[in-house]
Amino acid sequence: MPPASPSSGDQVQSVTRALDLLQALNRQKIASIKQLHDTTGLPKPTIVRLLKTLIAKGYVANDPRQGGYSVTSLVRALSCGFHGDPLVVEAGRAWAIDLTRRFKWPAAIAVLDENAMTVRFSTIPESPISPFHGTVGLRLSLVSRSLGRAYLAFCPQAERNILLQMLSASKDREDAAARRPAALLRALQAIRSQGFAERDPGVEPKSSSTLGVPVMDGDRVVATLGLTYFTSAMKRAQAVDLYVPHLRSAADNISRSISRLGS
Amino acid sequence: MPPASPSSGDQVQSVTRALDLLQALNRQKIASIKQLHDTTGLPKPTIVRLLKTLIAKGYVANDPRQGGYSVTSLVRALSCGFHGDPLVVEAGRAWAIDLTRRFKWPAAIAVLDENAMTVRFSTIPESPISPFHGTVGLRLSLVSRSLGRAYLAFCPQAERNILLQMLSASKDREDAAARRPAALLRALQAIRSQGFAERDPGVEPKSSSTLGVPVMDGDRVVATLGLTYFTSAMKRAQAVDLYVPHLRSAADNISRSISRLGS
DNA sequence: CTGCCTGTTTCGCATTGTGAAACGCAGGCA
DNA sequence: TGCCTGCGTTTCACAATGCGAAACAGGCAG
Repeated sequence: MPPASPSSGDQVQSVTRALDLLQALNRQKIASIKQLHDTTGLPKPTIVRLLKTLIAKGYVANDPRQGGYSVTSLVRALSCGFHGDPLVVEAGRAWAIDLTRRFKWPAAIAVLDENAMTVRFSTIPESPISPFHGTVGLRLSLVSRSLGRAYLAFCPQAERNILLQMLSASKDREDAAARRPAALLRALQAIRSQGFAERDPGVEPKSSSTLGVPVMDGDRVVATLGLTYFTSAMKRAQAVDLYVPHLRSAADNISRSISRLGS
Repeated sequence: MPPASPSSGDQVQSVTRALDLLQALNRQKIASIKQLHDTTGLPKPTIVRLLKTLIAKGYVANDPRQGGYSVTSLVRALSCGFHGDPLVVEAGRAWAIDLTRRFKWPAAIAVLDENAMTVRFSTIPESPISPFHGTVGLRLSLVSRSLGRAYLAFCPQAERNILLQMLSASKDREDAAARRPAALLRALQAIRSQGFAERDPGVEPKSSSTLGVPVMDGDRVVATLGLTYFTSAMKRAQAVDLYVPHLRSAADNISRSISRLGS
């Protein structure tokens, strides 16, 4: 009787394992029992039992023509109870517009969607052609883009671990940095201490740069807010000094307007 | 020592319960322990233990300012391993175009997303103004629209139950029919036996109508394919006789092109 | 202060989940 | 053809694991 693993207060073992299985299934899009056994380390009979449960609930299917098991679309349905989202976007819209009015740069608000940040609203100043990929719906890498890194830096550790694990299996070139966790974690630590994110130095083009800050609901990141500026128009240090405080206060305002106990 | 509930082969109790909890949390966007106790019937200490586990894994948060617990955005990440989706849409695109070429009516392919069918591709014949809400991204009610009903009718029962449970909590007027399960289930049974779906008779406007068929991957629905016609241009019976066979064969072709063990 | 209601902790019990081992089956190889 | 290897499945005896009644704690209202 080991005194339980160091940090396992009183959780339910089988549930933890079932969730691990789901995660594993999610990374490998389709997996056999053997593969699951190898990646999770769980004994095969246990895996079978857990899978049976997940299948009975409809979250996993014994995918066609005996290829193996995989996550079903029903798992998607599980996320529709996550709210805050509409509220955040609504409030974010107003403050993004405000930032753009004041500084004449594009601003955007993005939320986590599956394994990337999705832009839910973005502004483009009347000015020239936009350096900002301003399309709503655009998916930004969690590891390389400012809006993604701000999220990763400020989300709870358990979540970060899971996301990184998923991303390291991704083929997306932009997410490749997730495979060098040490460097990435150091970068995230820096972001955390300075309070805002910039894109991964490796990403092109460098003619523009985005500053990203987290939008918190209580102690939880629910979105990230960003402001993009031309690097030719302004030096980095100057931009940071000038814009970051305003970004922070905008993010705070958004937080305030979505807090449930208003007043 | 009850001989276990009638149909529980060998599943893991705690996992089942944990998933029930997630579902409950998903319906009520935010819930206290008491509420969860009332809706799920689980004893409070059990709920606490399960919640602790879910929280440790990051799927649930003790939402801010002590309002209660709720599902986090991380649950969204869990669905990104569900594939088939890109393949289906790709293949669906080709066959939707084909249908439109032949019959000069709009066609569409949709997949489940959270609690509605989302149109992933749709065609609009050059002809007049389209009766079809052809926007990609449009979300169609699972209970009232043809593309939704086709999905509900052919998905596994466990999944149907969960979806209906979620929908009956929805405020969307179109989903209200989910609150009369008896009538709805009868309608779904009919859809199942005839092999295609039509919209809920109550939905306006009636100037056009869509025929929807399921796209299967093995024994699992992965999408639905629809063809919309003007009711003024063609009688229902005639349209059914003429179009349904072609819809079916298009759906079969899509199925074939996504089956993993090609030849 | 008192009563009520909700969340948390405790703790002995047996139900529940566990996993080594044995089995069955299919496909590969000689 | 028969042997073998590798994967999925089933079995079963054991005890660890999860269970939940009951007791406890804290907040809020009257």
